[in-house]
Amino acid sequence: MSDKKEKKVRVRIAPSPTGTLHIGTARVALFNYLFAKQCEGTFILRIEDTDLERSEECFEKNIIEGLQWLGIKWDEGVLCDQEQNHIGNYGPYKQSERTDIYLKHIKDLLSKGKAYYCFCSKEELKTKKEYQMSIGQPPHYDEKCKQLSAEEIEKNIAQGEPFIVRFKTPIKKIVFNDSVRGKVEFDTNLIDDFTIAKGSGESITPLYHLAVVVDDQEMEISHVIRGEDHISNTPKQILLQEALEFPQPKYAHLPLILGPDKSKLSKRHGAVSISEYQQEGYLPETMINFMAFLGWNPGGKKEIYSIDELIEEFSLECVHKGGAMFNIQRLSFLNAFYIRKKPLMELTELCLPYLLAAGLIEETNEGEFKIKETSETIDIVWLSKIIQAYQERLKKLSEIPELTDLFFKEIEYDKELVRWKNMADEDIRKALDKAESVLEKIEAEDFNKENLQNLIMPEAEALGAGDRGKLLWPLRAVLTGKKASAGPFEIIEILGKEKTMERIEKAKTLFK
RNA sequence: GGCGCUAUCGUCUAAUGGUUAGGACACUGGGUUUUCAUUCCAGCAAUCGGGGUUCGAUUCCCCGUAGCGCUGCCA
Repeated sequence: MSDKKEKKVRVRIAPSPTGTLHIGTARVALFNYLFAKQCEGTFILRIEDTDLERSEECFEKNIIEGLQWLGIKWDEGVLCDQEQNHIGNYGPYKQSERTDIYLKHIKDLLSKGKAYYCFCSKEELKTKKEYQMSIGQPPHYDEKCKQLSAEEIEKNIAQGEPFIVRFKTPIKKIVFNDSVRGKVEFDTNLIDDFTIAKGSGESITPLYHLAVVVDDQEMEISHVIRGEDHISNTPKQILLQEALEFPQPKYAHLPLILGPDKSKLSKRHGAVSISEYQQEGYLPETMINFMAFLGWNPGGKKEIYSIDELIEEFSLECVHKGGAMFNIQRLSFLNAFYIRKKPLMELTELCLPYLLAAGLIEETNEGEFKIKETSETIDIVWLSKIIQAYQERLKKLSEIPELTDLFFKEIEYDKELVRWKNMADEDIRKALDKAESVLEKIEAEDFNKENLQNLIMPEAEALGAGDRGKLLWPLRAVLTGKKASAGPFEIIEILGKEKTMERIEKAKTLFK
């Protein structure tokens, strides 16, 4: 860990706001964050919106909110706040607001003859490329504009010809030491004179490679930790650093998250946005724990880690080289685990929005809640009892309405649902009568789980002659209208005497 | 096509120059349970192929093979 002491660690996540926060981006952010926190370094959020065409403010917002939701906090960078658009002294942290900085370096390269204007049209380049491919050659820019005279360039620019700026790629061998992969080598004669800016007339906007290299330098980034898909971009960026006489940051390329077909996880594989998982009702701690273990493992058998424990344990040395498949079943398992561990009141609060959205309950003006169908006012303690009854069954929060709707509205069910094994109608009727008569004798205020269990169980035992299901199944079925639910005693307690009796009474009409 | 990267159960992974190659998810069977879920017990299942180095290789080296990534006036 010598390098952690030598130089202050400064790392960044640099998403482009051309889409919602992708789980892969979030994971890269997490790894950067963990690394920074562990080294007591600085974690920076920079927005790479050089592509104005595709960048949108709503995506920027989504990214920021997603990271905040996950609990990945940045020390410097872009803010959502209207008063203040960033924190830190290296700003602005949005590339679209840094054009002057890039311009200086582009001009520098141009004047030193390390870059040149190119006026080839997109169509022209495309045709040439297609031709090269068709004869089995690697596509390569023919460097046509490299020879343009100063007069020609000036004339073209004056006429408003759109142009791009190309970097004059020197032929050499680039070797860098990647913290996860070791030595990586590239021969630059396979690299085109790649583009570093585009523009027309006086306006020039930087393109990715230039912007990254300049920003990383300006922001004094010590370690570039990013996805493996950037490995082949690295030699280009090193070339640029050399041309601009910038120091080279340390590189670490993380393995990719893979879809079920082993290709890079993308939209066609299903949900990839952090916000989608948030909406589905996955907890942030689930996502953090899950993402951390995709391509990283501290060794040993412990697999449940909080973000703080991850900060303790994290090391780039333990990052894997191979890609890791996104396994929704494991995510689901972790989520169920964290839901079970969640303090009840917190979980209740988390479930509230889902109940509201499903139209089962609504908020009153006084900040209280009522059942939508009956307008009965309800309190949070009552709601928490419902949540408690389903806590261990819940895999994700969005399941809560369908699981618990029986408490908020009239239930409907098929007569056959009530039948336990091959019980005859007559026997079902007897079971319901029995349940009713037992419950009848219990005072409404004594309708609690323990009491109910103590009084009903012996009856169930007796009536079924060992098969308690003869009483318990029909009872639970008529109260819930569902094949699967929480146990009958919890249900009865939550429903209360009145509603319980009502439902049994109604059910009896089916079994005359 | 070119360049680069990678390779342990189905999946996420642990470990080691000598182990019955370990754990977790999933799956299967069973116990508890009215149902579902929880929980407990058990089971299934892996070192890509070929050469070396070595007494011994899954581990180190080379070559294949396969997969993925990149090959944009996107990032």
